[in-house]
Amino acid sequence: MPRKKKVIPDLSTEEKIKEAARKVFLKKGYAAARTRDIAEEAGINLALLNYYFRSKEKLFELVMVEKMQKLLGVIAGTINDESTSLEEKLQLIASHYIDMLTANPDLPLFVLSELRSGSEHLIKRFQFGGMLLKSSFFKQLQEKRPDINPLQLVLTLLGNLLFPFVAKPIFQAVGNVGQKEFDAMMADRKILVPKWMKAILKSK
Amino acid sequence: MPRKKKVIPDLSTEEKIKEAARKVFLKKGYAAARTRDIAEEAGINLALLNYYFRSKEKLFELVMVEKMQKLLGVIAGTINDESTSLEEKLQLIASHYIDMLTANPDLPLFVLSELRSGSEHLIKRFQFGGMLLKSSFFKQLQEKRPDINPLQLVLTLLGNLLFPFVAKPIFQAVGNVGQKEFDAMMADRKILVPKWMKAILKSK
DNA sequence: GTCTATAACCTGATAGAC
DNA sequence: GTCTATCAGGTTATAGAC
Repeated sequence: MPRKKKVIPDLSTEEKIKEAARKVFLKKGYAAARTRDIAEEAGINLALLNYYFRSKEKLFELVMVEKMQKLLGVIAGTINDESTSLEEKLQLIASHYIDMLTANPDLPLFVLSELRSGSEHLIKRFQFGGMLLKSSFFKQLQEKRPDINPLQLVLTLLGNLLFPFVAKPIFQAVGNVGQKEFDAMMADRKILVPKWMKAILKSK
Repeated sequence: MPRKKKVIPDLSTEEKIKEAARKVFLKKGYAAARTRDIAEEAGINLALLNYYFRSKEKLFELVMVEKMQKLLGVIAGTINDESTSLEEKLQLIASHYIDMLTANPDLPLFVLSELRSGSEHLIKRFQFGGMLLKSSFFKQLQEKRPDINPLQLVLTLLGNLLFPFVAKPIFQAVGNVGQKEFDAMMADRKILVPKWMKAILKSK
């Protein structure tokens, strides 16, 4: 039985370029990123990038769609589980988001700022247009607090989870918070955010 | 007594360019904005832009600093007022932020995404490095809930207020929310957010 | 101050050798 | 598949006339 040729396998050229594109696009955004940066980061030549992917834009859309799925997938996988209670869902969403964002801290700002200008058409690929509104999560929110617009609660929940990462640079400066302290605070939020959401749901 | 020459006075050329720069930079961001766009928007020639402002970057920094002040000024003006209670501060911050952001919906995403890449040095100009931490607001939070890191509460408060505007495009798509409905929801949040913050502060 | 014309540079993409 | 060399087009910035 032949084992893998390399324990740490070299990535294919195509994958090396994609990986470099992820890094450069996420750091600089589409407009500021140069294909030359990506080629250099991948350790290959500029011409090769256009050989594998037709253009800068094609390569970008690949990365963008992937990152949108990553960002929206966290919630999509949880809100329709009929077997979990509202409180369990809150805990799961918080925990999954914080874990994913701690590993990918600049993901939300990337997706949101690219959606602002130029990539609006990509929103349409994600047919959440009802997927959230008809979810089990939504129904449970409405049942618990029929007096509150569930979208307001969703905004608050996601704001609590995503905003610290969106505002990370300014928050670290203003609050005098180092990297380690930031990560510790985010870990605490896995408990804090669901607890606070429950407090909101109980408030008269 | 001579009255003003024009009831609606023409802006000076310099101010016309600045106004155009605000519009174009906020919509597209620094990298994607072209000086030609700004000149055209201002109704003047490209050369004139460089005559008044030395370069694209100088013009950008002018706009960027102005917008950072606008974004941070809302909270700065409130948190050190010794004459208001914690609950009053929460109401004031919420109300002022929602009003300002409803009038300038793409301000926070602009500032935050430009700070991510390339404008980090501008953070230093704002010596909030203690301004928040030593504020009356902070002390009141600590007094009320000594068991909670006040920074966590600030993150939650600002996330509640700013995040809806940061995520506006995707939220409107996913939630099937039109412009009018969005504005109405934000108006509601002037009441909801302080109420929910109070619920959090009371939770055991 | 304001314009036209152009310089100087940069960027995405391709041609063509290997 | 991968490289070097280069093209074509766009961008910021400036020179110089008015």
